[in-house]
Amino acid sequence: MAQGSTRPTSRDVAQAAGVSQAAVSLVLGGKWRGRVSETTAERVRQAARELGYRPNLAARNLRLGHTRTVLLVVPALTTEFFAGVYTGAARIAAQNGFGVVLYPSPEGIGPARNPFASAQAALDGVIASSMAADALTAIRGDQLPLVMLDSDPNGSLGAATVNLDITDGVRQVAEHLLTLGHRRILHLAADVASWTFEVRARELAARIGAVPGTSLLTIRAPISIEGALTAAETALSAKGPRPTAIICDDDKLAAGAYKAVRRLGLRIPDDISVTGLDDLALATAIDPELTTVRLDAELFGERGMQALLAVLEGRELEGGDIPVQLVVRGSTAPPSAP
Amino acid sequence: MAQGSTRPTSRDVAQAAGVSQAAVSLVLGGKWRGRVSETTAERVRQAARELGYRPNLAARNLRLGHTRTVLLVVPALTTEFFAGVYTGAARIAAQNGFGVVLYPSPEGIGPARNPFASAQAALDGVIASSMAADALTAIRGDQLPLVMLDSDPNGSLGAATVNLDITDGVRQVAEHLLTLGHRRILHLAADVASWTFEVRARELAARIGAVPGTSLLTIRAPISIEGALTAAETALSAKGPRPTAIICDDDKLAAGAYKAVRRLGLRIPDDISVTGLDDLALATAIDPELTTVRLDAELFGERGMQALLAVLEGRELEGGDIPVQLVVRGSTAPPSAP
DNA sequence: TCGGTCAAGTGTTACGTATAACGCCTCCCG
DNA sequence: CGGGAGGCGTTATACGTAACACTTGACCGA
Repeated sequence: MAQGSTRPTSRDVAQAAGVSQAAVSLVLGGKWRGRVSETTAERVRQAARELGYRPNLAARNLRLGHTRTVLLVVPALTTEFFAGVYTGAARIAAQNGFGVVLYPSPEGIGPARNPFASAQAALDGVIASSMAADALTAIRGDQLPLVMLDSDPNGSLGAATVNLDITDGVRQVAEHLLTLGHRRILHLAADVASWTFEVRARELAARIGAVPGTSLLTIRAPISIEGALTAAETALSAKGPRPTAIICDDDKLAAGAYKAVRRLGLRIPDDISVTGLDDLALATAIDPELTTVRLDAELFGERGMQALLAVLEGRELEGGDIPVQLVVRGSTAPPSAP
Repeated sequence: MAQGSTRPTSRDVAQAAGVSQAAVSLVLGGKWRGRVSETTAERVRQAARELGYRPNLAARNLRLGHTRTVLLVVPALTTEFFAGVYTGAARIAAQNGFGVVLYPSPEGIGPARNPFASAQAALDGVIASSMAADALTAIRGDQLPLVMLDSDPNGSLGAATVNLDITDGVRQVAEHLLTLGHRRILHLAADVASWTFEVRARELAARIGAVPGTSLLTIRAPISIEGALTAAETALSAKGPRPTAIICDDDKLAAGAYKAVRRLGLRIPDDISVTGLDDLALATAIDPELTTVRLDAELFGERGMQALLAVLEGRELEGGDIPVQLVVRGSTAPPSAP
């Protein structure tokens, strides 16, 4: 905790102030009304300040039986999306006297089997995003209060869930493209087994399939610019009528699609329309700016933390899905005449 | 810690295995060689498994006097750079049985005055990046072992520092552009008071200024695509001879510069060359791909954590600056004839 | 036979905090 | 003038763990 020379304890403060350790705890804990006089209280605070006293969290946690610390499990930090989720969660946490410890789940960090292996902190609860089922049961086995982000409400082993309304976002994208007149559509899907991506595919099939005369081709790519580039290039080079629009599972894939389109000597949106999903900074950095679905990552994190607080306090409060909004920019236009 | 029904303690395990609590601690702590027989040890492990025992970290921390948890203070998570730093630090930490708690320093998270206010975890040390001096003294006041990232080695109040060799990166950029023949250069600088940005400006002035017949104009912009766009657009629209190259303090600013150049009807690199610094995913997403300086964020985080471990163990080990590498892509070319 | 060594444990304590339970003094009211 | 009621504290205890000091019995060499 401290180094060499030990840190002052509440007992040291007590001695300096000429009171008992209990009085120090009372005063510094803010529960001294009617128990300790104001003058004594001030003397204690003064002594604490002079000694540079900071309470030993480990001791407090042990005594209290909780830590006011929660774990946030995210798949990766390679886009700013989960950084936003963290920020939102941490903000609400801080407002309620909680801290948030981050655990990026995939390979790269030690024995990734179980988040708790490398999260040293003692925890009061867990917010987990996009977990595989086995990792999920591992967490559940720990009996900690759990909130799942963007997960199947029915398949989450009874954990509380907080979801973005991805279904509605995908619906907006589909309607937008259909209204523009697109009929041959390529779905550039994330090659990740996760509920949130399954939802995209399902809704897309439903919406596009409902319109007579449409075709929907789905290809999968790892979530990276390079991966999307090669996948999209192959799909677009195939013989047969070329799709007039590409719907991407997220903005990063869309950036890859941009490069594929450009490499084939085509132009966006004149020859092909492209859409994304996330609305990262990337979406406005590329040219033309990307038509995409804005997800409010921070709000997502806030709602996740609020849900966990509700669980911790025994409340059963539950809001609906978080609304998302299509943002139309320059990457979509009516298809050129055939 | 746990919820309602209390979690099993080492004493429960002891009772189930028919041994003393001390024996459980010995066995599970891995220090039972020659103290407990193998058969008994196995019985203890079995009991622990059946009860689902996990040690109470708060109690352990209290007993041991340390937490094997460190705090990583970063300015923001809006780019993947500091995500990389975190990942690297967390990897080395995990390998040494440590955990890392993240604290994004600026506004947005509760009472941001002091990192410890919202980082609930009890800490063994701190790795801090780009701190203002006042926050730094606040941390130092806590007497915790401290490592500074990308900070003035002389101004860090005696804390250990780990730095990227930004000076060399900027030198490479300058040499590259000068060799291509550029003489009128615009420096799009980050509007942030931080040592790492001061270094950029200083080195640039030295390198460009050393060549006769060159001009260097510096303008400042907040680190965002929008901010860079307006700043660059203003600078490029000014009367007088237009710069033939823009050196940006980081990739995000470069993305803004791209938009400004394009908005003025100019082309990259034909009319104007642009360089960045960071080599984010963004650098290859934009068109043309950005000539920039690759910073190895994960290595940076690893070295930071290694330095902190050294401090914690009393070693005084210290490597040199971390090398960086210019990556030449399509955004730079010789200036067109005047 | 006997002191000594070693394996295989057990009993006890301390870490620093928060709080329940208790004590004392003074003041006020019947 | 007696006693109940605050006001102002203190004493004692427990949280779960790790580690130190100690005990017990078995074995062994001289």
